[in-house]
Amino acid sequence: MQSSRSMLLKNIKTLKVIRSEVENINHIGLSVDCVIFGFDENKLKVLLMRSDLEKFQCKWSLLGDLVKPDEDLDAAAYRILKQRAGLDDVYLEQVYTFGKTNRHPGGRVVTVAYCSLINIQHHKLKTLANELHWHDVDSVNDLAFDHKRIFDLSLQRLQKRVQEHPLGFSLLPSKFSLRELQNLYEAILSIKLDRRNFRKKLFSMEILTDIDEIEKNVPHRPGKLYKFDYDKYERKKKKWTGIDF
Amino acid sequence: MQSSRSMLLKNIKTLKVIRSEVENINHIGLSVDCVIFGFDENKLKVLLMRSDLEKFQCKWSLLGDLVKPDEDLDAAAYRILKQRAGLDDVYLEQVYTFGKTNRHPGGRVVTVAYCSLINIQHHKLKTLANELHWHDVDSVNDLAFDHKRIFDLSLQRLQKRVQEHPLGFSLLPSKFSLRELQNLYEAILSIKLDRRNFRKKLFSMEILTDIDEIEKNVPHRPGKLYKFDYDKYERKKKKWTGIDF
DNA sequence: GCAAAAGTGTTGGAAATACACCCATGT
DNA sequence: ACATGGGTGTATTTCCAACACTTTTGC
Repeated sequence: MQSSRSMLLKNIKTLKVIRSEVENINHIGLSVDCVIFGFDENKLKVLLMRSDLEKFQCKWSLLGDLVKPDEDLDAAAYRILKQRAGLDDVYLEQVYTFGKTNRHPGGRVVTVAYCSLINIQHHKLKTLANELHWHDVDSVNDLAFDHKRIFDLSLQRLQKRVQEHPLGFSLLPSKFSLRELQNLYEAILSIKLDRRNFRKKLFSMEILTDIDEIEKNVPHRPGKLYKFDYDKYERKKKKWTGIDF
Repeated sequence: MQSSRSMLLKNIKTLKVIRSEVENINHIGLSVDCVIFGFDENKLKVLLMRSDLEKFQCKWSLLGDLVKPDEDLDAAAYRILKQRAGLDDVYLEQVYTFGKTNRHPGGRVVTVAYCSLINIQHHKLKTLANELHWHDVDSVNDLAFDHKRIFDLSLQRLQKRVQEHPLGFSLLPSKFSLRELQNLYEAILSIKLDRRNFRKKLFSMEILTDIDEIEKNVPHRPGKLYKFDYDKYERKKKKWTGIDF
C-alpha cells in the first residue's frame, strides 16, 4: 500500500499541468461532420456540399467544421448544421469518432461524426452555398478527406438503428401511406419486403393512427393515411433480452 | 450557379489557415478513457484506478490519458491500456465521445471512451500503480470527472453488444462449462435465464466444441468443458434484416 | 375496360417458453 | 445419505415467411 501510495504521488498532476499540456503541447484539432439523410422520390438521399478546402475543391464533402473551444460537442454539431444548411429543429445523433493522424491534410484533426434523418419536404434548405444539395446514397463515392468512410459507417449505423427504433418516420411527411413507409424501409435497407407481412407487422405494433384520410391525386386506388403515434410506441416498446447472434 | 460559385470562393480555406486555426485558436484537449470489463467469482467487474488529478485524488477513475498529437486515436487507447495496466493483446472498441465544455476541471478536454472485455485470469495486471484493481460493477458510483456517465453508457453498450455478438467468451477461460457461460450472461444482463433453454440455444448455434474434459475440484457433479469455435461462428452468423422494435 | 396499386387471411415451420425429474460427484 | 449442481425432453405458444385474389381509383 505504501509503494502504491508513493507511485500515486509520483504521477500526480495538477490542473495547471493539464492546462499547459492542452494549450502548449497537444495541438489536436477537433471537428464535427454531419451526415444528413433524407428521403425523396423513393430514394434515400444524403446532403453534401463542395469542400471548403482548396485542395478538395472538386470533391463533395460532408457538412463539417472545427469545434470552438467553448462550445459543447453536441452544440457544435447543431451549429454546423444550422450554418451550413440553415437547418434547425433536427435531431442529431453521434455516430463515431475518426482519429487517424493523417486523415486531414491540414494537420491533426480528429472528427466526430453525427447523423440525422430529415424530411426533405419539411426542411427546405435555406442556403445553397457550396453547391449544397441532396445526392442519392448509391451514387456517393470519392468524397473529400475520409468522408467516404464516415458516410459508409453512418449508413451502416442507420440501417441498424432503423430496425431497432422507429426512426424512419422522421423521414416521411407526418401523414403517410403504408406504401410510402414500406418504400422507405426498402430504400434504407436495400431489400424487398412482403407487402402483406409488412402491414401485418406494423399494425400489430399498434404505433400507427388511422387518421381517416386517403391519398389524393394518385393515378390508382388511393391508400389510407396514417400518423405515427409516439406515445403508444413509448408504452409498448420492447425490452430486449435474449441472445441472438 | 454564379452566386454559389462566388460564395464558394469567399469561404475557401487553405491548408495554412486550417493549420493556424488548429494550432493557435482551437485549443481543445483530446483524451481517451478505457472501460475494461472482466468477470470473476460470477460477477462482472470493471478496472478502475485512483485519479491522477490532485483534485480527484480520493475518487476512482477510468484508465485515461491525453492523446498525443502524432498518435492515432486507436493507438492512444492501446497505449493507455498498456501504460496504465500493463495490458496487451486486448481488443478495444470505441464507444462514444464526450464533449461537454465543462467536463474536465483542467480546461477543455474532449474524451473518447473505449471499452474492452478481458479474462481476468489470463490478463494479470502488471502494475498496481494508482491502486489499480477490479471493482464489482454494481458497486461503482461517484467516479472522477464524468466517468460515471461514461461507465454507465459503456455498460449499456456492453449489454447490447453481448446479445448480438459472441463477445462474452473473451471474459471466460478458454475452457469453460455451460454454467460459467450462463452465469456470465446472467451477470452482464442482470437477468435469470432458464438453464435448459440456455443450453438448447447454445448447442443449436453450434459454436461450442466439446473438448471431452470435465471440471475438476467442484463439490458436486462436474460439468463438461467447452471451447468457443470462432470459425463455426463466422460461417453461421446471421444476417439481420427485419423490423424489430 | 384497363392499368396500377390497395387491401386482405391462411397455413406450415421455426423458434421461444415453460416446466420436473434423475444423475454424478464430494463431503 | 445428503447436498449440490449437471444433464435431459416435451408440449405449447408465438412469431415469421410464403403466397393470390378481389377492390378501388384515374385515365
